[in-house]
Amino acid sequence: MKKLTDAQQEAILEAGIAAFAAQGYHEASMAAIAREAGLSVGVLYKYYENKYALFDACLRHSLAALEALLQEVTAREKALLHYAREIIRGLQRFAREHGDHIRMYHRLTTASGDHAEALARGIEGMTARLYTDFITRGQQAGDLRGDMDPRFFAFFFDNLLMMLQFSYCCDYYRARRSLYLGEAAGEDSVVEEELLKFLESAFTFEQSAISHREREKEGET
Amino acid sequence: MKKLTDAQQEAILEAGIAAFAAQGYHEASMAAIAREAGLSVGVLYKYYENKYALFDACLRHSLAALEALLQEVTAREKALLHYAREIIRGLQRFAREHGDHIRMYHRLTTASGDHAEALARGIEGMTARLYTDFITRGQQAGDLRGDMDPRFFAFFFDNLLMMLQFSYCCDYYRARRSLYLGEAAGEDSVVEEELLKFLESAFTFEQSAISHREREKEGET
Amino acid sequence: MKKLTDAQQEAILEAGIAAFAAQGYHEASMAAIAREAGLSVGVLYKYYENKYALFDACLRHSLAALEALLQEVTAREKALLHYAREIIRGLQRFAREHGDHIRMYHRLTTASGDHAEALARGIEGMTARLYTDFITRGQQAGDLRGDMDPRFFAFFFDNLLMMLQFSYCCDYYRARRSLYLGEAAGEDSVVEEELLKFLESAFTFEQSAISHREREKEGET
Amino acid sequence: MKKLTDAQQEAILEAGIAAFAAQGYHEASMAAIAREAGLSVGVLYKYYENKYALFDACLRHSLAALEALLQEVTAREKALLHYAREIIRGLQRFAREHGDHIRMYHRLTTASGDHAEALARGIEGMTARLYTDFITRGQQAGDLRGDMDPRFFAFFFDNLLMMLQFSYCCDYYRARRSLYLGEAAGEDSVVEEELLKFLESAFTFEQSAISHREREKEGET
DNA sequence: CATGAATGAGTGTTCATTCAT
DNA sequence: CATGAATGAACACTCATTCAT
Repeated sequence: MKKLTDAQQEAILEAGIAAFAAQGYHEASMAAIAREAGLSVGVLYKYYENKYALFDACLRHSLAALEALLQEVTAREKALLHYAREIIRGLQRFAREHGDHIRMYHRLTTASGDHAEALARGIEGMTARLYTDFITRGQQAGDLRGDMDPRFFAFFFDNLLMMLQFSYCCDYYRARRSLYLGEAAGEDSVVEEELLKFLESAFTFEQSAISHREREKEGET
Repeated sequence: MKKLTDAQQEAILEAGIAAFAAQGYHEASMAAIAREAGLSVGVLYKYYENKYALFDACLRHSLAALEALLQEVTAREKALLHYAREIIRGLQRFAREHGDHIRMYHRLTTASGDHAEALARGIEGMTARLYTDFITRGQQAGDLRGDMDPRFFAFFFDNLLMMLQFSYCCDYYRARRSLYLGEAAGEDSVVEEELLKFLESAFTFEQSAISHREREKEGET
Repeated sequence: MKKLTDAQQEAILEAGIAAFAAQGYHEASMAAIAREAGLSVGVLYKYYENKYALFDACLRHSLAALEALLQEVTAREKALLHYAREIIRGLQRFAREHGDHIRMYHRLTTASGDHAEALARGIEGMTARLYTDFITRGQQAGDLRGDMDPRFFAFFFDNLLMMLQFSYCCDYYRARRSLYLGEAAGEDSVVEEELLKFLESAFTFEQSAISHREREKEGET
Repeated sequence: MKKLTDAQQEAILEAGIAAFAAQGYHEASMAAIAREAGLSVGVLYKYYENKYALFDACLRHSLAALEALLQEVTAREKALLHYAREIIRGLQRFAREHGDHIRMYHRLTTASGDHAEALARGIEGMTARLYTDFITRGQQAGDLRGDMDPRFFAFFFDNLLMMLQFSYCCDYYRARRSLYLGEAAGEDSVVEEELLKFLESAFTFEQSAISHREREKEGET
């Protein structure tokens, strides 16, 4: 018997991603993953030391595609709205095509300890830098309001995007979204439009005298 | 052997919440929960028919406190910024005091199927109505921009608040937050300030002529 | 609170007999017996050291009635057929009225070791002596064939009677009886008649002139 | 770790039969069965879905041998006494060699509900037909008395044989037998002889005019 | 003295991991 | 080198027994 073909290796990873996404780490069964991949359990242990090593490999496998998408958009777009729109669309497409991957990322957010930090760094380090830099440049160019901390706004931006993706792929978030949006929840373009509206004004707000004064009063509370 | 005191019953629920939060439903062990609560396994089954019934009770127990908090703020505050500020502060405090509860909610977001829908409805139905109504009233009073769908903005608002809470309690989100915010991540008041800045402009933006035109061009793409 | 009344003590024993009969020793639950008797578990342990002691008491309680019945018939009847008929009728009635008791005896037959021997001695010692003596007397009087060992015939006699009782009370034996007898299984008097026929003269009865003629008539039916 | 050999599979079944026979279904432990068979618990669940499936397999396994024995004798012997003698001997041998099987059958007789009926049908359906047909043929050939219902006599015949087997294998019945038979209990050939005597012509072998007359009087009671 | 809640050992069952083929 | 059967630790859950009230 020969070495596993690339297709078979891919099959293991996709079967793993699907299983980890659907059942979670503990409840996913090595036997089921092997069966789904059309292989035996033994071979999983030939390629991966244990269940966790397979999980890790599934994650890395998945991240590659996502990084490519984001890097590409970042390199291409310069204006915030165009950028945001492209990111939103890209993630919407990714979520539709690779729901299992998003669901697996979501499972990862339940990690804890040092492990969680390593995962976060691996998965979000890139986007954190990407978004923060993008916003900083926008501020320097005078396109974005200057009174905001770019790191915070990058954070809020990513928060909204993560929730968006989850709301496409994870049953809980999907239900939550329907709860908020009703039948409007189904239309990608409407979501895109409203989110852009929300982001645009958040990012480019010109403080009016009135709200400024109000805010100062607030601070005293 | 006397009947369980209220404190012991509370201990079971808190031990359960801690366990479900830390290990997730399946990996949490009834024996460990009993041990943590300083009781025997048997007593868990006297009070709860099975593991799921205990889980359910933990969730309901937790939701009560959270609902009280949100209802109270909603009844008290009328102006968006005051409201948002109080909600943020309330959730920050809740998260600091009841991290396990937030972590448990977070675990729940991995539910799937009909179960997920029921959970979402139970947990978020209230906030969805609360926030949407609040925003609608703000629009009618002319305090908030009228060109937004209140449901979407309530959704984005809650998205930001959920992520905020997770970023206080869940290791992964905490790490992710540090990644974005650096040392600024630690200061509750800074987070509050920046988030309010983000929200205020998002909610009350007066479209500039330029960005308006740009948006129309975007729409054609 | 006062001592248990006689009625309550009886209730415990009858509840125990019903439970042990229906579920067997291990599967019968002390809690269920207590509930059935309208008492608490604790009181069971006040009166009986442990589950087995209760079981033992149930058995002794039950045996008393059965012994009375058999002793009475033995004292009353002298002729084998009259005797057998009365025993059969008595046991049929006992089985109808105290099914639980018969079922409990039946459970006892699964005992093993020294325990089994003690039980058998306690339950069947009396009948063994009764039947053997009766048959011996019958032989001495010349009413019964002399070429048989009275002990064996008493044994076979009791075997048939035990099976008869089980076939009234135990589901398995009841089903088995229907399997053999079809709708005829239901009629007590038919069973009585056929069993007496069998006992009086088994398979190869030496036909008297009369019975021979009877047989020919039978054959035509 | 190779596949279980036939010997190991047999070992599981025999260990199961021994355990179910000795402790009963509920009290028998899967772990103990596995240990007795020299295997792990897991393998039991590879071969049998659950405890009941193993029990069922044990029963079927056991029934096969018994059926073979009875069918063979039935095909071979034509005269009742030869037939009965061979059946008795066959069952004596079977009981000596496979005591656990007999003990397991005996446990089955404690089943209740629909389950009991299914079991009885499965275990005794064959013998019921075998014996009834045999007796019917004997009657038609004029070898057996015609005034008896073949179903009843088959039933009584089987009752005696069941009790015989139990008296070889089940402690309770063994003790009971000693109680009746004393030291004569040990001799298979004596038992065989006496049982045949009983069967061939029971209590009142030579029907006296008196007993005949008595019976007629009895009928009036 | 009766109560019934608490205890915790023991059971059936699952599944990651190993290893003979 | 792939296979998949065997392993056995771990878990949810039950119930005889105890003991504070």
